[in-house]
Amino acid sequence: MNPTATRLIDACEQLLCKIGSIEELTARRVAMVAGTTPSSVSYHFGSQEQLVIAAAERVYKRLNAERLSLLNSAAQRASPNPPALEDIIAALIGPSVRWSLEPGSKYPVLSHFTSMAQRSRDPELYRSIIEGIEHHRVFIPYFRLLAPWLNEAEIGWRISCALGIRSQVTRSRLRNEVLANHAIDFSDAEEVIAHIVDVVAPMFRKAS
Amino acid sequence: MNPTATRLIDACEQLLCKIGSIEELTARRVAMVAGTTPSSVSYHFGSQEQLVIAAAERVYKRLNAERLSLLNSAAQRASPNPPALEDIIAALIGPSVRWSLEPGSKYPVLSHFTSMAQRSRDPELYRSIIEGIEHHRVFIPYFRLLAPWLNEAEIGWRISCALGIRSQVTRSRLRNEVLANHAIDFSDAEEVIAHIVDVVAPMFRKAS
DNA sequence: GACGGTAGTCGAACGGTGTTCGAACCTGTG
DNA sequence: CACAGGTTCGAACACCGTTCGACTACCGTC
Repeated sequence: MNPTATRLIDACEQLLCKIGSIEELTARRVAMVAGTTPSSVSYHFGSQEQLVIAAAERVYKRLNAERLSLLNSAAQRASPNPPALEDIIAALIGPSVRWSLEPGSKYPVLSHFTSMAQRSRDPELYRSIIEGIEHHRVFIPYFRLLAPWLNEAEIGWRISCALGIRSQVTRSRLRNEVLANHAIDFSDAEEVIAHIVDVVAPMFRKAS
Repeated sequence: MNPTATRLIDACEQLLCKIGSIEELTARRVAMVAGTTPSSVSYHFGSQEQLVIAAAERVYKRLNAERLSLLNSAAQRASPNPPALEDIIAALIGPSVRWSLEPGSKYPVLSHFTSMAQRSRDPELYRSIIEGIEHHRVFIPYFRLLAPWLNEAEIGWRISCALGIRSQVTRSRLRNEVLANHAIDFSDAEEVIAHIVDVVAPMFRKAS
């Protein structure tokens, strides 16, 4: 990859972590940090939006790698039995929660990215990322082992729900705190993960 | 309220429903539709952002009214017993889901609003709406009647989770469809609501 | 070794944005 | 009538993302 393009992605990632609002990310600032000019953003990526997508893609890969590593180590720990339901859920939503609270992490790249995706003029740009990068489907067989009475679609739907809860936590912390009466410490990643596991696990248990 | 201000809110609401992306909402377009000039936006509301907040506030009130009405009629139907768990959940998340799929509804105002809130420069502007307008707390006593083994914070946390799932449905339909193997018809409001009730209800049932 | 094409870089310019500001206006009150 | 206040408007400002043409550096080919 062209060194200037790489430097632009680096600068974009760095800037996305520092700023409070995506509005503060401008092509001129990114170019300045990367030591080049705003026109090179359009030249290398087509648009500023696609530069952010490229930056987010890189971060997504690391996040998914962490998810897979957690899943695999849980599987190895439990072998030859299937991994515990709680561990699978924690592998699925844990990294996002942990990253979103870790001060130096690259999570802001992802949260700014998703908020940009929502207001995009052409959602087609994001199709590949949504369908490809977030390959949550890896989790489906593990869940099926523990809940064989659910078909693949029902498992997928529950994974979607778990991710929705995860998003709610990483996105609207204030509302969560108010609703939970400030009885949950939403700055403690492990506590939050445990609470999510608490509500998600029953979705995969047999109705009594 | 000043007639020009009212016309601006009307125009803003109307425009938010028509456009595909919030980027297409400009002070000049709003002013044009309202038959005035862009500077009156700043004059009456302080900023374009606050105009959108005012428009969203009006729509939120209607949505919450519908929620309450559903809740009350469920309570009346079941009286003197407490309303069914499924009905409470449907009253909580049903209106959002239904509005988000209804063609002529005002739901786009809310979805554009939340996507704007996430990228805002100063989140303080939204504090009052998040804490006040969405008074989901009304639902807490009803849930407590059916799940007395959960304390108020645990109920609130589960309400948050239900809302997170709701958001996931109204926001990222494509991802849901892919994950659910296209086996769920996400354009059928009643089907979607039933599926949400399916996964949320177990959160309020006693662990077996 | 000279040459032509190509990729990369840059600065200027364009059309657009939200907001500010001062001048005009209109209305109701003393 | 005079004056004060709230309201409206258009011009101007600073900034935005993107486009475009000129200039440079390189690299394979005659």
